[in-house]
Amino acid sequence: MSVPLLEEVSHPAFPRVAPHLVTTEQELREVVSYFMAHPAFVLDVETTIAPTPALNEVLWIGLATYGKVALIPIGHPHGPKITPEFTAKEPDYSTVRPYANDKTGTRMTKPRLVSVTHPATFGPVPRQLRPDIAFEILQPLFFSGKTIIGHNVKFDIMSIGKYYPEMPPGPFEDTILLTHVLDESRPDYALKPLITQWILGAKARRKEARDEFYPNLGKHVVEEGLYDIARYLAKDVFYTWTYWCNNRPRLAAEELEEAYYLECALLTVLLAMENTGVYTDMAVIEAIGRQLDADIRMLQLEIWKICGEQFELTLKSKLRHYFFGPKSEGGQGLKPLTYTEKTNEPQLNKAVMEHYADSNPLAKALLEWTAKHKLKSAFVVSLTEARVNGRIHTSFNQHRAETGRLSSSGPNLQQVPRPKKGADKGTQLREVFAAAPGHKLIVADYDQIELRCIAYLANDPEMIRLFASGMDIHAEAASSMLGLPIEVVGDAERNVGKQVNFSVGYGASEYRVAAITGRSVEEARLFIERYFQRFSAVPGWKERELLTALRRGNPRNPIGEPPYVVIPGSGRRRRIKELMSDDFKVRASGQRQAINALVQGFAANIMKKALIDLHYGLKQYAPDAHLELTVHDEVMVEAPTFQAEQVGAMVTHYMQGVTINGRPALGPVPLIASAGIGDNWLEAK
DNA sequence: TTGCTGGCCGGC
DNA sequence: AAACGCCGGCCAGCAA
Ligand SMILES: Nc1nc2c(ncn2[C@H]2C[C@H](O)[C@@H](COP(=O)(O)OP(=O)(O)OP(=O)(O)O)O2)c(=O)[nH]1
Ligand SMILES: [Mn+2]
Ligand SMILES: [Mn+2]
Repeated sequence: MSVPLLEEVSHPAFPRVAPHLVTTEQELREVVSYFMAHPAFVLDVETTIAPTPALNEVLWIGLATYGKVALIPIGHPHGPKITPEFTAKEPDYSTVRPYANDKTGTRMTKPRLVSVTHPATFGPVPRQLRPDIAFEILQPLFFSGKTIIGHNVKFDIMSIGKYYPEMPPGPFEDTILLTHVLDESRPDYALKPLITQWILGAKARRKEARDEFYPNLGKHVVEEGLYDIARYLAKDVFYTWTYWCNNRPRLAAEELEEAYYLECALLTVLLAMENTGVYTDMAVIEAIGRQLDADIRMLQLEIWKICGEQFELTLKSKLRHYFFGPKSEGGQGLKPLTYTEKTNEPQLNKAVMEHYADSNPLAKALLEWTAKHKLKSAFVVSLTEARVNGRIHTSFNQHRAETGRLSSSGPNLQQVPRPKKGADKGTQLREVFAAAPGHKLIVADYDQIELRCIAYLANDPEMIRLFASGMDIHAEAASSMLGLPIEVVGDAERNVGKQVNFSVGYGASEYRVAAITGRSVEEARLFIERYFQRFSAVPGWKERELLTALRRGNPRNPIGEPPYVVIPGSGRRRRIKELMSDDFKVRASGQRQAINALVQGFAANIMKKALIDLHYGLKQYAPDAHLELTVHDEVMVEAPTFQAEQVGAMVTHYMQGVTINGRPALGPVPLIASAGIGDNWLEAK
C-alpha cells in the first residue's frame, strides 16, 4: 500500500527512511523476513488504555531496525482524519422563550450561545490485518531470539504477550535503562522529552517547541486519524532506534556496559515477577477495612470532643490551630518545635505528636488517628482496587533510584506496613499477601546487609571480626541504647537498633539518635562516639571515597562534569555536584549522599544478581516455583507446598552465593540470608 | 477540571 | 525536629 500522507522520518546521522504501512499478510511476511535478517529491532505498540498492560488491546505494532520502519495497524477505529475536532459558540434554541408580557405570543427571546464541541470526522476505516493473523505472522520474529529494544519494553512485551501462549523470551534491551545507566539523575525518562532534547538541544527547553516537534498522541490513539497515528508511531520507533544506535556505544566508552547488561538481564526477571503477581486474601483485607473504619470513627469522635468542633481531620490548617493555637481560642497552646521548610508553618508530624503524646490527649489521639487513616487510605483502599483476578501486580522500576535500587509502584509493595508491637491483631496487612491454595510463601531477607557491605568496603577489622563470629550488631545497638539485656531485645527494639546503626553510619547527629531511641542527647552522643571508635576504619574510608569522588569532577565545569562515586559491584555512577559546593551544609549533605550511595548501591547490586540467579535456578530445578516480590534485600517466592522446604534452601543458596568477578561478593564477610516459610507474608517472615 | 508542590508517612 | 540515605502514595492548597 502506498502511503502518500507519511513523510520520511529522519535524523542527520541516519539515512532517511520511508515508513511502511503494513496492511496485508504478504507485506507483513516480507517485513518479518527483513527484520529476521537483522540482530536487533525496536518494538513499540499503541494500545487502548487499561489498568494493566495485560488487559489492554493492541491497536498498532511499530517496528524499526536498520533502514526500515514498519507500522502495522490491527484495529485502529478510524480512517484518515477529514476534519479535526473543533469547538464553537452556537445558539441553543431550547433556551428560547416567549416574552412574558407579549400578548401576541410571537415575540421570542434570543437563544443563548453555548460552546459545542464537534468531534473530528474520518474517512472510511481502511482494511487492516486481523490481530490474530498479524500476531501469527509476527510470531517467528518475536520468538526468534533477536534482541527486542523498547522504551519501557516491559509494557510492550506484556501487551503482545497475551496474544501468545507464553511471553516472548527476549533478550530485551530498553532505552530507559540505557539512559539511566548513562545518566542516573534525570527527573524523568519519558521518550518525548528525551528525544526532543537529544535532537533539538537547548531549543527543547521551550514546551511549545517540544510539542510541535513531537506531540504525544499515545493517550489519544482512538481519537486520531489513521495517518496521524502512523506518523506518530513512526517517530516513536524510528527515534527510539536511532537513539539506541547513537547512545549504545557510549556504554563501553564509559565503562558502563556491565551495569547495563545486568539491568537488561534483570528486566526479564522482573517482567516475569510482575506477570505472576501475588495472591491476595480478600477476606482478610475486608476484615481489616471494617476494623479500621470502626477505630477511625471512635478516634474522630474523641478528637472532635477535645477540639469542640466537627471537622475533617485531614485539614492540616485546622489541626495546627487546635494544636498550637492559644487556649483562649480553643487550642491546646502547645509550643511549635520547628517550622516547615518552604511555607514556614509550625510542623505537625509524627515526631512532634510523639513529643507531646505523653502529656497531651489530643496529640495521643491524633497520632493514632493519623496512623489508622493512613493504613486505610493508602493501603486497604488501594490494594483492594489493585486486585486483578485475585492477584496484585506491581511494577518494579529500574530507573527511579539514583543509587541503583529498584522501586515499586502501582501499588508500591515495598512499603506494606510491617507488624508492630502491641498493634491490633486484626489489622496485619501482611496477612493479605498469601500463598495460593496448595502453595506456600518463602520469604528470605539478607542479614544486616548494608552493615556487612560497610565492613567489606571499609575493610573494618572490628566489623569483620563481629560478623565472622555471627554477631547481631542491630540487636547489640538496641541493647546498648535502650539499656536492655540482649536476650529481651525483640523485633521492635531491634528495629530501633537498626535505625540507630544506619543513621549513625550515614551521618546522623546526636539529636536524631536521641529522637529514634527516646534516650537523652548525651547518651546518643556517647553512642556515636563509641561507634566510630569501635569501627575505626570507617571514617578514614569515607574520607578517601569522598576525595576520590571529588577528584573525578572538573571544578571549572561543575554541572557538566560533576564529582561522582562509582558503585561497587555494578560500576554504576552516582553524580553529586553538591560535593563541590562552597556552602558547608550543601556539601555535607552531598557527602552523606555519596557515602550512602556507595553502600546502598552495592547492596542493591548484590540483590539484583541474586534475583537473576534465583530466577533461572528455580526455572531449572523447581519450575513450579516463582519469584513474586523483592523488597530491596528481600525476596518472596511462591512454591507448591510439597517442595517449599527445598525451594527455601535454594533461595538462601542463591542469595548467599552471589559473586563478583568469580569471588564472594563480600570477600571475608559472610553474606547471610535467612528464609522463612508460611501461608502469608506475616507468617513467612 | 487537571496538574503541580509541599508536607507527611509507609517501607527498606 | 535537629548533620542518616533511598523510595511512592495520599492529601490539601494553589495555579492554570
Ligand atoms: N539509611 C538507612 N538505611 C536503611 C534504613 N532501614 C533500612 N535500611 C537499609 C539498610 C539495610 O541493611 C537495608 C535492608 O533493610 P533491612 O530491614 O532488611 O535491614 P538489615 O538487612 O540491615 O537487617 P536485618 O538483619 O534484615 O533485620 O536497607 C534506615 O533507617 N536508614
Ligand atoms: Mn535485611
Ligand atoms: Mn529487608
